[in-house]
Amino acid sequence: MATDQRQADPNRTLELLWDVQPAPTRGPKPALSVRQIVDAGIAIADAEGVAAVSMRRVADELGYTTMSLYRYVPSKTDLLELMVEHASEVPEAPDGLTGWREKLRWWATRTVDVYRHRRWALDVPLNSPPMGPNQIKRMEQALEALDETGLSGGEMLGILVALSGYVRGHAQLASTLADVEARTGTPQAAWDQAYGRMLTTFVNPAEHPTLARIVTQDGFASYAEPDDEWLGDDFAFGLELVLDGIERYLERRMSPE
Amino acid sequence: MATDQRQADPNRTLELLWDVQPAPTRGPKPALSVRQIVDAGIAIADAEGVAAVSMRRVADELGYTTMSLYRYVPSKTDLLELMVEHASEVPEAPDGLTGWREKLRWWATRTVDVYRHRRWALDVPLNSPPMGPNQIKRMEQALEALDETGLSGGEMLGILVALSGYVRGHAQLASTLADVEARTGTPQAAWDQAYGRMLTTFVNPAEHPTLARIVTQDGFASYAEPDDEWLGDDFAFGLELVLDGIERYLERRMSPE
DNA sequence: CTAGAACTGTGTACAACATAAACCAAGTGC
DNA sequence: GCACTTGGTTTATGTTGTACACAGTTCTAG
Repeated sequence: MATDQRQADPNRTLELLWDVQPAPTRGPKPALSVRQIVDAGIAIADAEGVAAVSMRRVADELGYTTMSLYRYVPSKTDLLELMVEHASEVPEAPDGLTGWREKLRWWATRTVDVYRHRRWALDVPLNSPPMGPNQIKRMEQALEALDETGLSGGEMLGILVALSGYVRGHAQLASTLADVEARTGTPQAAWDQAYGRMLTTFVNPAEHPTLARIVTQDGFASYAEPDDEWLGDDFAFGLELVLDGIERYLERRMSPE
Repeated sequence: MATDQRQADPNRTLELLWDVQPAPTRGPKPALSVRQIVDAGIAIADAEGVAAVSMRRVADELGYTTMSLYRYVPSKTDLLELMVEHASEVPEAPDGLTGWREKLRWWATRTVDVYRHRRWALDVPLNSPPMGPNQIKRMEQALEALDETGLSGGEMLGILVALSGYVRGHAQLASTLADVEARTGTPQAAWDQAYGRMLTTFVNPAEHPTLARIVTQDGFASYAEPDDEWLGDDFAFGLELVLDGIERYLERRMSPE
């Protein structure tokens, strides 16, 4: 990647994310647009992962030279950020949801759905705080869900960070387990076999009593061979844990001292 | 990075992680060792982040040629995985801990401590399931903490994944917020200013009522300018939420129908 | 004891990468 | 129409991971 990026310009990045370009009047008409470039990048990432997205590749896809992209986007880092922003469109919350818990469940599930459909989004290195319209809208939705609880802004943000953390972290772990083959170029079967051999070879009851017991009881099977649901049930399981935790916090907080 | 890695060899990676080399008898004595190489890589990452770790750089640090490293390590991907494994040493659990909750709290805090001291570990792309001795030992510790609850192996694993997800996700968000400057090369102040301007410009009460209210109430301050504690309090807050969730799950699970 | 096999470190080479700089043509405002 | 701004291209630079061939070293089989 050569030098990557010497310096970032937050203001320029924000302009791009929120699509408020100064709209130049002078020079020749632009043949491309930021949107086209971002969409091309997304298409490549959807098909072949984010590693396949290079400036050259995007430009080729559009039929222009590599350097032409730099007239629209300051750096590859910004392009990736724009891709994530555009890829994670936020659906409007349906009307039927009642109560913070139902709303947050919906929110978390929608959020993890983005990662499910655009797994590459998790591979884009996170360099700056969430700044794009969709990211902000997503925050707003979660906060709206919590609004009815009467908590302070700080408390609501704390809960949001905790929940986001869970969602992102779980998605990342799940994605890693599910996509070993795509990530390493080595067949899933080879990984499974190696992993199994590792477990039986190194996980002896002396040093790892609990793990060893679980392994022999075969409770590990569903993790060693993740199903097509991308650990969907597992995500829901953990989500309810977190929601339960929030509920208990509310009970304690609201109950008379 | 040219081609990065065409194919990974899980078995070779496992051999390296668990340090079970076939120990060759024939050729010249090796002047280097895997351990030295990994340590050199860790030193660089500690000082300048994982982006500064290149094969050339590591070799230079050791006084050898780039290609000599490939006699010890099959690829840079493996080197990074070894670095993470070695960097995340697992302390023995202290004796004083009583009850699963206290143990899990200790566990989660120790785990996030690793990320706190080696922030680069979060930047290493996660390509394979946890396989190294330290990763496994960490799993074992968490499972041991849960052992007393009498849950099934599957349930314990579900809880482990949820908790790990929270820990990793939160650490990643916190690290992003705390290290913008190091990551982008742009001063923290410039980011704060840009972010603040974004909030006031685009977050209008019409579209983002809740967020707008919180921003004007200044509940955002602590997030816009993360303190030295690396959102420590915030991590603890979310952790208790998750632990509460687990507790409630246990109560429900164990109570007579 | 000697021939070859196994192994180490090095040098060279290559393809891919992000991006800087100079350039010309296209369009606008004065 | 002239200066200035802008868009797309060309060319060039420095870095990256790693394939490959080679020369020297150490052990082992005969």
